[in-house]
Amino acid sequence: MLHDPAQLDLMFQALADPARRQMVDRLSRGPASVSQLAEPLAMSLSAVVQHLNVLEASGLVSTEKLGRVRTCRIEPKALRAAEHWINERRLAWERRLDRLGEYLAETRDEN
Amino acid sequence: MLHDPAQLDLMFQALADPARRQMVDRLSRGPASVSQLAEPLAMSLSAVVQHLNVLEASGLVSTEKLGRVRTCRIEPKALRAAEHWINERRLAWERRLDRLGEYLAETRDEN
DNA sequence: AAAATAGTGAAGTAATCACTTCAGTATTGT
DNA sequence: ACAATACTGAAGTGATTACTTCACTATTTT
Repeated sequence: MLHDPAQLDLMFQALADPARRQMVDRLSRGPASVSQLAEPLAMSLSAVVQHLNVLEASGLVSTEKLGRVRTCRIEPKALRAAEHWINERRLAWERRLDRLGEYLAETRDEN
Repeated sequence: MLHDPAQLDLMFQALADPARRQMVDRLSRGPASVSQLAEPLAMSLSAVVQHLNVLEASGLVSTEKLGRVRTCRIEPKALRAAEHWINERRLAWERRLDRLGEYLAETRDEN
């Protein structure tokens, strides 16, 4: 469910915005309320809530409301899925380079 | 130069589009010309060139023109920078959880 | 030399984005 | 009960995005 392309799409889209990455960064140091997330950002609370909704829809962040405060936390599984996508492509490339290197070494021996 | 926030911004922005991720995926299997990149995509060549320019500006892809064909390849260093950003945040979170676990284990012993 | 191939560049367009403001609803502290 | 806090939601706006088409330039191939 985490590797389905639609979810991946939402995740990368969510990470594309600097304000949202800053929020993820903040949350990586521990849970925070909406106002705490908003505090270092130069924008209205409303804007922050909108960003938060994008993050939550992407699965990167989950929230829980107790009384009047909504506590947000990072969802490491989702983070790992994005990481994994990039990693796989990079590895594919590097494996290819390795094979090419071997091939070149072999054909050099044949001279 | 790869970790500067502006470059990171361009990279995540570039990865946010499904067509561009498909192009990166294709390139992870080996270099390709613009037309080869375009082939599986349901859009005009012009659109593909525009996506390619975004990828190149982000540093994720580099290109080289020989004669009339432009050959594109993945830039694993850039890919790694994006990977790294995500990884750091996830690790920060997981380290935090570990410390919390230790703390809980300790205070349990004190009962 | 002519035709086919490979890509480029500019202009236009519809949709989406990242905000804003403002008005509203719970919840909590005094 | 009243005020302050912590959000929430809707509507609007200007900028950016992801395309399109069309006209064009180089480079090969025949």
